[in-house]
This record gives sequence, structure tokens and C-alpha cells, in this order.
Amino acid sequence: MEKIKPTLSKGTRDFLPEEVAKRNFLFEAITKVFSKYGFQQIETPAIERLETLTGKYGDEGDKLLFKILNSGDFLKNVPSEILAEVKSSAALKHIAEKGLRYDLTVPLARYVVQHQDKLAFPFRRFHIGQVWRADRPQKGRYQEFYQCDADIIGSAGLLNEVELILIFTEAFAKLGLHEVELKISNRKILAALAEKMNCAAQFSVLAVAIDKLDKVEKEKVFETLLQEGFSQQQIDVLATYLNLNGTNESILQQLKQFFIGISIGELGIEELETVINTALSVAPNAPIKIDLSLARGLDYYTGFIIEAKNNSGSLRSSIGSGGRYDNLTEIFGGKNLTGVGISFGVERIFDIMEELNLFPENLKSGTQVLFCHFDEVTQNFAFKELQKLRSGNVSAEIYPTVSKLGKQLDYANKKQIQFAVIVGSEEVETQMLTVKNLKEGTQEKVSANVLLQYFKNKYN
RNA sequence: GCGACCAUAGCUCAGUUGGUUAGAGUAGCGGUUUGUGGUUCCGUUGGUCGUGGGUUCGAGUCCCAUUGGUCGCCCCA
Repeated sequence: MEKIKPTLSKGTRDFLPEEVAKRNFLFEAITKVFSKYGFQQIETPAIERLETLTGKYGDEGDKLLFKILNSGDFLKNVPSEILAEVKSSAALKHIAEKGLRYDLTVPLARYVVQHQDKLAFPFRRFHIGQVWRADRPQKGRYQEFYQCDADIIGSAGLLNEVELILIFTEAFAKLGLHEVELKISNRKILAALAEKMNCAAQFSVLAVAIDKLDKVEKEKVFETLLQEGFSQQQIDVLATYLNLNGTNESILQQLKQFFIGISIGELGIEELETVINTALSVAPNAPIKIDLSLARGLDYYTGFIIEAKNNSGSLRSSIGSGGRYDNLTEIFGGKNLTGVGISFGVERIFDIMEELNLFPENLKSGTQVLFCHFDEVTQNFAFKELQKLRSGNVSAEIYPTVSKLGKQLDYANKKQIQFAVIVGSEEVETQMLTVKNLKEGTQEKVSANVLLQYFKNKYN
């Protein structure tokens, strides 16, 4: 048989056992916070019908969807004139009717509408799972990665926004990320800005431009907007808006002056004020800060928007984001189902925690005890002792073949198993087993009938 | 979609102006007189040098193409 090189497809990763242990630690920490706030976990398939996915992410997004080739004779249903054209875009719908999900939000919209009769609204769910994008991979960006979302569907109350702020605050603190800033704003304020600038039609161009401000210099952004057909007068309005600063309270006051008489702006400011005051009333230390340059690129946000920025270590980037979207379920026929949600950037959070050494030490191996032996007789004896430990919920294993002790201990060492129980003929005879602590390098004799208790004490 | 860079053992890499049978470390396996690892020492498996073509007496090395990967840009988590 021809040998195949062991390589991965681009933008994908294998995870070693230690990495999975760390990732699980991260997921479990977030899961616990979600559960505490009354969110229920759901799952949806990795595969969705292509019609569910296409058209939701813009033209760019559609290109980045992974499509799944129909099984069987997939060319059979392609009309011959399209085959003759050799045009992929025209042939696509005939050869692929499924794709891999691009995010967890669109599947959620489908899910909520499809199961609305069985769900309790407001529906609070969280979802942790892989998504796939046929993007050019680069540092920290993959074709397969995890998203970790919490959303509340079917409730316009601003308490929902506040709860999501609390979840961000609590989860980041719990993970040891203490230098996180929660930048917040409201899309209605941006809508008011567009109105004041007389460019409501170009709202998304404006939003995308503003969203770049944390990376690109202000002047460059203005320049780009001028090229896009904005006037100097409009830019001046934008510049004045972006110059508003100070404490949250002061910004709110300035905004009220700035947008006086623009009703959508007044509404947005009022929402923002309520969210901030309510959040601070229960969590005075929540690191929330109004950021007028926050816009969020995604089109579907309509109200509150939030972005969590990490300010420690070398990776100072966005590690979570979210916002309110009013119309997401409409395309699937869902009515009056406004939603608000957040997403943890778990891949980046993982990298940051790795850099800052925030993972606990003892995650590496699940196994606590390895039984070592020398021949068939001692192996059989050890195997029975092993089961006793397991029945007491001590995680243990036995070296599966008769091998030299050095090799068995070496295995324990590599797997970072802390204890070896050495069972030789002498131990069988005296019923006193040798317990070696591989971390300390010490060993002692322990009676076989108290072995379970011995390890239970070690691990509570 | 655009650009830059890279490709030699499972992994990390060396390989001189093109010159004989392509090396090292690490991992694996075996041993170190056989019941003590992480931290000795010795031996050993493993490569059509990403693939195809070209230049040359001769190509891992130079040229072209191609495939794959990494890193930027657009966009995004």
C-alpha cells in the first residue's frame, strides 16, 4: 500500500490530550456561568441545508461557506448546458445541497423558529461548537474553530443586556483575565449619527468604517470615507461625534446634547443609560465603558452592542462580542422574536490564558494511579486491586503487558501519573503493596485492604 | 480574491561556489547482567529531499510549472 504523509488540511488543528484538558477547563468554566444564569445548552448539526446558510452573511460570507458535495452520482442532475459552460457558480446548486455551519447564530434562528412550540420564551440558550469557514487561515484564525454563544430570544427587556454584561464580567474574572474592558454602545445612536450626517442610506459603509477605528488611524478612515463619496461636512459631523469623551456619565450628557431632537438617537442613549445604571447597581465593578467608535461590522445588530477587549499580555484584542438583533428570525418566518446575545472568542481566550499561564497545573492526566507488576501472577493480583480503586472512584490503570519495571514507570512518568503501585511476589505474599510517589520520589508500604482509603485521602 | 515566504526522517533542523553511499538532535525500538522513572551510556529502525519537467557529465542545491502549508491584506472569531 502506498504510504500517505500524516498532514492536516490547512487551518485545522489536532489537539493533544493536555490541550483538550485545558480547553475543557475553559469550556466548563464558561458553561458553569451560563448555567448559573439559567441558560440551557443546545446542539445543532454541523451540517445544514445550504439554503439555510446562504445569503445570511453577505457575498463575502457565501464564498467562505464550506459546501458538501452531494453523495452518489453528483453530476447526474446538472443540466447539460451548465455542464458545457463549466461555470462553477451555476453548477453549484445542482451538485451541493448541504454545507457546514458558518456560525452558531443562523442555526439558532432556524432552531428557534422550527421548535417554537416546544420552547419556553424568553428562550435562554447557550451553544458551544465548531464552525467552519473557507477563509485564508492566518495567525489565530482557522478554518475550523469553536464558538461559544449565549443568547436570549424573544424578550426586548434591557435586563437581558445587563445579564449578558454580568456573564462577561463574571466569566473573565473566573478565568483570571482581570484586565478586560467591556466596550459598549448602541446601534440606534449610530443610526442617529447617520441621520445627522444625512447618509442613512450608507449606514453599513459608515458602520464598517467606524468599526475600523481601533486598528486604523482616524485620518485614514476619513480619507477612505471621502473617497466613498462622503462630503467634508459629513466628515466634520463624524469627527465631532468621535471627539466626545470622558466618563460614561459625561459622554451620555454630551450625546444627549449632540442628538437633541433625533428620536432614534434619544432612544438609543436612554437604552444605553439604563443598561449602564442597572449593571452598575448590582455589579459596581463591571468594567463597562461607552466606546463611540464601537460599531460591529455585522449588519444584523439593531440596538445594544458590546465588545470585550483584553488588555493584558501581548494579545490585546477582542475576546468576546455581542449585541441585540431584532430581525434575525424573520427570514425563517419567526415573528416578534428579538434576540440579544454574546459570543466568547474561546480560541483567543485560550491563547491568552496559555501565554499568561492561567490554566491550573493538575489538568494533565486523569489517571491518578498506575499498577505495575512483574509476571502473570502479580498482574492478576494487581488487576483485582485496580478494580477496587476504580469502584471507589479513584482513576487508575494497569500496565497491560508484562514488562520491565523501568518501562512501566517511564510510562507513568510520561503520562504524569503521580502514583505507582508496585506489585511483586513479595507484595502478594505479605499483602503490603509498594506505593511510589513519582512526583516526590518517595515510596512506602500500604496494606492492600486500606489502599482505597489511602488514595481517597490523597484526593479527598 | 490579492501579495510575501516556506517545503530534507513522526517532530525540530543542518547539508559549503551544483560533486561519491543525504546527516544531527528528539521521539520509537532493543540493550546497559534482568524489582525503580523523570536525570547515564551503547546500539538500531526510519528519507524515491512535496510532485512533475528542464539545465548539466552530475541537482537536496540552479530554472519553470504544480500541489500543499505558513504569514500579511480584504473580511472576520
